[in-house]
Amino acid sequence: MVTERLREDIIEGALAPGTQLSEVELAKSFGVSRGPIREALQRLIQEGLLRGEPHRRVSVPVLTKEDVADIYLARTALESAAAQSVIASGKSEETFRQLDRNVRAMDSAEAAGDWEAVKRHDLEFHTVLVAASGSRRLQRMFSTVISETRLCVGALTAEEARHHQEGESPGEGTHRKISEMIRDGNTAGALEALKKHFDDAVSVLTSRDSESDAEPASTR
Amino acid sequence: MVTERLREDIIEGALAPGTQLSEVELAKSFGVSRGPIREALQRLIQEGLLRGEPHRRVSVPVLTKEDVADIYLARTALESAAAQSVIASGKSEETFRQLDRNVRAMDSAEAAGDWEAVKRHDLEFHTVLVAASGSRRLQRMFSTVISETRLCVGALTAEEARHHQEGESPGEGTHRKISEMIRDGNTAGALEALKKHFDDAVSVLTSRDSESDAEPASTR
DNA sequence: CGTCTGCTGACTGTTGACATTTGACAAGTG
DNA sequence: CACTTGTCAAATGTCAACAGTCAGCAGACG
Repeated sequence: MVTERLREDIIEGALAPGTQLSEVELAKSFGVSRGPIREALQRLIQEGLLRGEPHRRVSVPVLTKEDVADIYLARTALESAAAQSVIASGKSEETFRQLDRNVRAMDSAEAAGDWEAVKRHDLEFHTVLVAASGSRRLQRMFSTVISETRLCVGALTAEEARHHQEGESPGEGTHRKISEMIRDGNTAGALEALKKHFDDAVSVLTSRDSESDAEPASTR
Repeated sequence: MVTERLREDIIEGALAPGTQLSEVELAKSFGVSRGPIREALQRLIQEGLLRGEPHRRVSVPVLTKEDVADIYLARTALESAAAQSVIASGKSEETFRQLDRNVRAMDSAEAAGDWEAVKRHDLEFHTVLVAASGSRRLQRMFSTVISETRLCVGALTAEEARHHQEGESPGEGTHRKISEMIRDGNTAGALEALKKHFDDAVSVLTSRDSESDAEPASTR
């Protein structure tokens, strides 16, 4: 449970990238001993949400543009495989219904200007897609990489989010296209739509000036 | 370092699938305290090499046929993405040279009947492919799934390995075909060859009678 | 003045011991 | 005889304390 709270703190942006974490400090703030803290840190390091070297304090990673591109490369690999698997195993219809629910939710949230809800249903869409594959390993790998994604988009401003969603309102959104391709069993089309979707996301995320491989911010 | 040794013990098959591990026992056998043991177990659990539930002893997983299929589905996803990335970034030639070195090594090892070496170079081939992608996340995910693969093939007998390699000697091996497709920049062909390669592997591994979802063996 | 050496402080890695929970065995009961 | 219940050993989760290591700094030396 301490792992969960720490993970949320990192993802939500409560801990700025570059921050260095001390085990004793965390232990005090969580009211537990260093043992559970160490376990939580280990897990988060293996999930890629923290970086740690021996005898050095763990730190929240600062994601370079290369990292963002790499994260989305990994997501392309995972979600493409999931889409193929879903279509191949004939679960297109069922999956489409779940996917479409999130597409609609995203549309209405967007109309209402609730960008938090848009992000939430965006994540949910992709999670549903991978879960529909039924592959435990795909899901396991996805859960770690989606955490890193949240680390990227967590800092997105409403303006940037709006820019990303542009042209998605009428019925031409890439999410909608992906779900329809899956419904129709069009594997090649789904893969192409996924790749385009992620390429767009990468260009939005890497277009801003920050996020370069600048030196980490100072601590305390 | 204790993680490494434990990992090897599991992969090499020194610890039979279904075996339940006690922290105190491991601590005694490794000559360290329970702290490092717990950390090692946590890592291996997250790598999928061990299963653990709260307040329950961790155990070496017994892989069902579904697990084997799932592992290879994950590998297909990862290595397909790696191959695409390698071709797209124009590193086909360079990668081919590294790949071909392992193909030749496999051929000669096969001729010599050294199945251990065949397995080693097989693993090395796929590791090189993923490493050539330059994607840290692809490599990270691959390293965990390749461990599970070693867990599968670790128990392979020479006879079964030979059967798997059948028809690979003259120059028609699927490894060779994959590497050549990459050299030629034939993305679709490489993906197809990879898929066929893994499908073959799955049918070999799931054809034997054991490996079903039988109840775990007794402990101690 | 620049560089190197030795020290201080803090933090991590590890240890042994304590509290809590689980699974099983045995006794009791309808 | 089957089922429930009480008890107990063993294993896990947690804690506070000890030893080893690294970053930073003051001072000495060329």
